[in-house]
Amino acid sequence: MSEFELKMSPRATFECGQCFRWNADESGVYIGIAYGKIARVRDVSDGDEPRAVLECPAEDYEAVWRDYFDVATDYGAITRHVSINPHMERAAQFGAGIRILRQERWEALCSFIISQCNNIPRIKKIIETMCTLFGEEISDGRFAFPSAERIAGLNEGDLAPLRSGYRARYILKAAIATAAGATFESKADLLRLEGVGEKVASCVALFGLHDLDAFPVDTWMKKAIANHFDKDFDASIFSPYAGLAQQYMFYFERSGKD
DNA sequence: GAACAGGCAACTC
DNA sequence: GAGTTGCCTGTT
Repeated sequence: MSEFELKMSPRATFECGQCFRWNADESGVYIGIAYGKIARVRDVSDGDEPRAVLECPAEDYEAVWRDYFDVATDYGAITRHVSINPHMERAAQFGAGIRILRQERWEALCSFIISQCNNIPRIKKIIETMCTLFGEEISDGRFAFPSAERIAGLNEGDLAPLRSGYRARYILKAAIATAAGATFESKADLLRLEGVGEKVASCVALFGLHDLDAFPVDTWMKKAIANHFDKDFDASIFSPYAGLAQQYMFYFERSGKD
C-alpha cells in the first residue's frame, strides 16, 4: 500500500453531491470504490490549504486515481475565474478543496437516473444493493459497480430488490444503450435516453463526461440562484467553468452557513 | 392517511 | 411553451 498526497478536501469533495460510493468510517477516513478499485482518503489539512492522503496500491494510483481526482487541473485558477462576486467568493471559500471527480460514464449515468426524486441516503442504498447483487466482489464484502453489460442482461423483475420503482425501466434502457456501444459524448446525446432530462443529463455531463461547463439545476440550485442573483441569471457568466461554480453554490447553499 | 422528495414524460391548454 | 399529472417507494 502506498500513500499519495492530494490537494483536496475529502469532505467537500465527497459530500458535495457528485458521488455516492465514498463513505466516512468512524474515524472520518473515507473509503470508496471506482473503476473496480478501492482506496482510502484521509484529511491531513493543517492550515489554509486543503490536503489529503490517498492510500492505495501504487499501480492503482497511476491507473485510476490520478485521473479520477483530477490532479492535473489547476483548481486555484478556475476557482478565481468563477469567484465573480462576494457571494461566490464566500461559496468558493466554504467549498475549498472540492474536486470534480472523473467518474465512470456508465456509473454516473445510472447513479443520476436513480437520483431523480430521491434523497441521498436512499440513492446510496439503491446503488449499494445494486453493486452487492450484480457487481464483482473486489474484496471482502466490497463490490464494484456492475457493468452495463451485466445490467443489460437483466429484466425489471431482477431489479425489483433495488426498490428503485419506475426508474428500473430507465436503468435497463440506459444499460442496454451503453452495452450496445452507444457513445454519450455530450449532454445532447444523454437527453435522447428515456428517463434522462435536463437535470440528470447535466449531472452526467459534469461528473461522467467531465464537461466542466455543465450546470445542473435542482431545487437547491433554484434557491441559491433566487437568493443571490438577479432574475436574468445565466450560468454562462461562469463559462467555461460553470460546473465548478455550481458545485460551490450547491454545497454552500445546502450547508445553511449562508 | 396524505403529502412530499435533489425528476421525467406525456398530456393539456 | 407553460402548466399539470402520474409514476414507485420510503419517510414524515
